[in-house]
Amino acid sequence: MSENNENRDVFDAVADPTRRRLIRLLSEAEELPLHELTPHFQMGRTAVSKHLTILKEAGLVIDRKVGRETRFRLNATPLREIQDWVAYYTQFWSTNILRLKQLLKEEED
Amino acid sequence: MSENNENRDVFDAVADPTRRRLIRLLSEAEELPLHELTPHFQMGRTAVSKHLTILKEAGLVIDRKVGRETRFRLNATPLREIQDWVAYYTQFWSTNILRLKQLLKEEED
DNA sequence: ATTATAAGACACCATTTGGTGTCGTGTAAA
DNA sequence: TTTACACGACACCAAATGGTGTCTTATAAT
Repeated sequence: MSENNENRDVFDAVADPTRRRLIRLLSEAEELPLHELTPHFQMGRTAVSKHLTILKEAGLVIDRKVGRETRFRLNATPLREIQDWVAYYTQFWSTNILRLKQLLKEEED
Repeated sequence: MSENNENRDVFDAVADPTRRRLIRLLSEAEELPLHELTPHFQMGRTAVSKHLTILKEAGLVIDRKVGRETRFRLNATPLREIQDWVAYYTQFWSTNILRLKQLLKEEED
């Protein structure tokens, strides 16, 4: 028991704008407790907590208990999967095609 | 009327694994009609069509009618938003921190 | 002219999602 | 030692999601 449900898809975790804002907030501070994150949003504490749980399941957030509060910290490394994924498609961007055309042109000279 | 619903969040469009597979398939071919995409999946034609509609709403796919078939083509440019977003967080990756430490060490010498 | 194919448009359904409120418990403060 | 706070754990709910099947129309093939 006491297993971490780390089976959440990173793409899925990041799809929600609230969760992206949470990631941003956590990137700007070392560590933040739930009650300091909550007032940044219009929703209640429970909802924010749920979003943090999803981020935890994706490995994007680590939490530790300090006294009566739970402090959350960003772990950005799983985002590498997204970067790797998107990197493949940069070859299909028009700007890159333009850059490629330039390279080919330079090669002609 | 006849407006394109291009108001779909790219992160949301890309969150679904089926849609990511569609993007991949379309990246490997110039242009594909629905009935050639469908057999790659276990679901029915209607479901695949719906996923393509969502990709269209996100601007990731362009379709044109040729005879009785609708051919789909990838437009990767909206993925730039994702790359820009993820690029910001690369600074928080441990590997990058290691690289930074190396740079600082080199500066000491 | 008839038949088969491609796909849009619906109606429909189960499950997931994203929010709410409340209760109970551990910890800190008065 | 009493009171206030932080938060997890539920139970609950409306709306969105991801699939299905059927009907219709336009086009292609026989």
